[in-house]
Amino acid sequence: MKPDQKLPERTVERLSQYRRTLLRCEPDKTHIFSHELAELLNITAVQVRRDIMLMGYSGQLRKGYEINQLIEAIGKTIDHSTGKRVAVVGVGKLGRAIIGYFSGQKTKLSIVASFDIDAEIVGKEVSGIPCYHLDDIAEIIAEKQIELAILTVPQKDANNIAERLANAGIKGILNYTSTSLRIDKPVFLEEYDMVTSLEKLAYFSGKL
Amino acid sequence: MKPDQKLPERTVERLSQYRRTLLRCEPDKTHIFSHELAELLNITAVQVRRDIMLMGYSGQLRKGYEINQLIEAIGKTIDHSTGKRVAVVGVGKLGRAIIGYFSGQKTKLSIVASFDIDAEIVGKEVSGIPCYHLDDIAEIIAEKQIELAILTVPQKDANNIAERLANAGIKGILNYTSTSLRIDKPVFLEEYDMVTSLEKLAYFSGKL
DNA sequence: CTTTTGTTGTTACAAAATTAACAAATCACA
DNA sequence: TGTGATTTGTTAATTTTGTAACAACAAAAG
Repeated sequence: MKPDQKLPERTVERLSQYRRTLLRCEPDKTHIFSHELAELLNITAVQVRRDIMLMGYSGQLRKGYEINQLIEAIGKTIDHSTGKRVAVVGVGKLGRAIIGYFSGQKTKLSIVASFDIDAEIVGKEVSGIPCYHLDDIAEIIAEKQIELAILTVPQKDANNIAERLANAGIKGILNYTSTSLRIDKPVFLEEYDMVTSLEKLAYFSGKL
Repeated sequence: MKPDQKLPERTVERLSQYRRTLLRCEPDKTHIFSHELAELLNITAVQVRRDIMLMGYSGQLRKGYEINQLIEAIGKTIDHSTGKRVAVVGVGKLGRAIIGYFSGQKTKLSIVASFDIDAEIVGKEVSGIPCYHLDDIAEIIAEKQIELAILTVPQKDANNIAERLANAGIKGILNYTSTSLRIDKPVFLEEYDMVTSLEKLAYFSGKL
């Protein structure tokens, strides 16, 4: 494990996928070859081996990778040792769907709070996660030591709220609103827009 | 416009974002500079100019790009002339959220049908979109000339249903389940997994 | 009219990501 | 023991993506 050295973005993404795929393997299967894992993910065996190499882990020649060890190695590489806490900001349809989706996932990341301004929701729980008022956001984030946020608020409020998150000490924001955030503080941003994905799909499916 | 020549993936993604951003500009603003658009999207002016160049469109020296023309040029480049029809397959929480989200978006792509097996939903409408039984999928896709699908079914059914979609003539699938699809037919696949995004966020926000 | 400033379009360069190539090692088996 | 078949780990080559540099030109200023 090469410690405090940044892995390429794509490699980190794939490592996460490898782990998820490995966790789903039959329990009596103990080893896996690079080409098997590759096939499950529609990529090449070389890429699998290279990613695993970058992480500093080694398999066994002609036996492949020991699945449980590999899962553990990925965890040591991409997870923070203590796990990280996440907030969902904006409990509309999408926010709720995300909270529900995560509750079924096995990961070191845990959603521990949600925020909204709708009196109908504030004070209640959504899929077991408490919902607080947006006004208390700084306080709750500090108290619960939340480091990451998933942003699913209406587009017009997005940047404003993102800045409040940054000021409250949030280190990374996964932005599902369709505006690009601009924040002066050093926050890692990951933006995703469904419309863009679908338009891309339309373009390339036409060229295929 | 260089016609049947494929643009780079990233360029297509950004063109989609440019358009969305342009559509949101003040109506009295007629022109925009590359550096303005760049700033709105957190990227560089060079990249904006280069993307627009690849598309074959030209702005005016010292005046920037005429906003409406640019929007139109992007449409000519990335949209299919007639627009394309989309189905949402799997009307759980996420499927519903997506249908709702799209109904507010201005795009050439329109969601015209959804599919599920739950008798509670089949036959009804979700945000104005009719929901059909999965068994009728081939028929409805042909009838409504649907080309794209958004897949939000339970993970275990994903690949199975994806193959049915491919057989029914679907040309592109946007896959929100956490399995990689493997299909032998020539279908353009775009996969997205929230857990991966969040794990990536956790990793890089820690290194920042 | 001339100079300065600002902006585009494009080519050349750099960085990131993927793919290919292959040596080294292990196992199976004659 | 030796040969062939596999599979890993790593370096090298290629492709894709992003950045920088700069000529060309329009507008503004003097």
